[in-house]
Amino acid sequence: MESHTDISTEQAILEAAERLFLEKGFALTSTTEIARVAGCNQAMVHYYYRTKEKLFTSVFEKKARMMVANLLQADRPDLSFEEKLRHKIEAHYNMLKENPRLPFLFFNEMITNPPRLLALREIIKDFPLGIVKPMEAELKAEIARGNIRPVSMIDLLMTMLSLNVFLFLASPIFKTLTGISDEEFEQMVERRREENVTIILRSLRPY
Amino acid sequence: MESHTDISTEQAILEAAERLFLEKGFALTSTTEIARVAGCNQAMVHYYYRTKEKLFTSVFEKKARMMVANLLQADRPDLSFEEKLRHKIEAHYNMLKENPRLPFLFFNEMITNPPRLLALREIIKDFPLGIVKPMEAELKAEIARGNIRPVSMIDLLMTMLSLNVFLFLASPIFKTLTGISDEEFEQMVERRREENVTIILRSLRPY
DNA sequence: ATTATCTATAGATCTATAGATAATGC
DNA sequence: ATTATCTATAGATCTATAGATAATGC
Repeated sequence: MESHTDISTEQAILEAAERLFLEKGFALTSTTEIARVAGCNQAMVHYYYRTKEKLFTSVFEKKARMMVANLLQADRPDLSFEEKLRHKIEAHYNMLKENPRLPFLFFNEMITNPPRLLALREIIKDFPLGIVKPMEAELKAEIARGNIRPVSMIDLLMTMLSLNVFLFLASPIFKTLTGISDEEFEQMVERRREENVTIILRSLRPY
Repeated sequence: MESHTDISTEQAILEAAERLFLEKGFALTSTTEIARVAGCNQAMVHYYYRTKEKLFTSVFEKKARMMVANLLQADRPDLSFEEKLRHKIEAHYNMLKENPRLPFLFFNEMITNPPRLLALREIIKDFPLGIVKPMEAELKAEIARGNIRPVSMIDLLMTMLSLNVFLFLASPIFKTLTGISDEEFEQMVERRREENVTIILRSLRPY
């Protein structure tokens, strides 16, 4: 086969795997099914990626890096703390909107397969110093100035993650249980970006 | 075998199943493992519950009913809207604290097995009329009075669920990635109850 | 020669059941 | 007699690999 097609098959397998893993998680996706979606033989999946585990890892780590990169985005130094925070929340939310199944993949796999948590730990190792520490310093300064009520960085982060991530995690359940239409849900997704910013900024106001 | 032991085996299987399903979800729990934990033969699991699916359903629906009952708890009519809301948030949070793996079970299974969503739909069918409608009326009245900024019931509910549920869903990931100790996490769980109430009540203040 | 692809299958699950044996309640 | 328990196994996966065959690049 010409090398064009070679790359294509390898790529097709990766893309099929990404789609299926995001859809159903690791355990419920078989290499047979990945092959079927990729339009090749099941043996080819193992030829290119050796094991299902390795294939999963290449999908997973790519996504993890993308996610961390999003959170690590440098913010404009000319903005106020409040505006920086708004930008972080919105950037995070937008990333989730583009990758709505990502939270499911993370939660499903990391809860059912603890060893994979350790792999992720390696990827996000520069996260605390890259974003948490600098922001924590700014947060403390704002609190000292009386612009913000006393709150820990970890609580602020947890609040942001809760509000932003939960909607996307819950969306299949939410849609089915409420019987909401796709358009209505889309409107809700659009609305919640600003709602989450509002909630967080209001929660920080001094007493 | 005397009937005392009979009940005991049937019960032991149910308890083992509950523990394992909560821990690892449906797909990763085998009837062989359930039998091992219950201290009986694998055939016994099928003798009492016929299929793994039926066994799962009895665990799942019990939990679902418990959860719905918690949310439907009547609130004291003598309290103000704000106080009622505080009570709802805290009661929901306390239920999650007592059943920290419950969100995982729900999300994992409902996302990977959509048909099960329909079973849940039946269980929560009186939920909209039982809690959402009455509370929505009160919410609208408060907004009309100018005590609360304009916000929809669905958004308020989503905010509460996000803040309360996410912490427990994320706890295994959070613990591993931050390296936080069990005691520290326990403190965080204790702290977030009030934090969530504060965030929600502040988010409702009029402009 | 090397790389890509296919067929076929070994070996490891796992669920569900058939059929034998043991215990219990009448 | 009936109910509970066990052993053994059929049948259905599914992953990974061995070995044959076809295509490609030199």
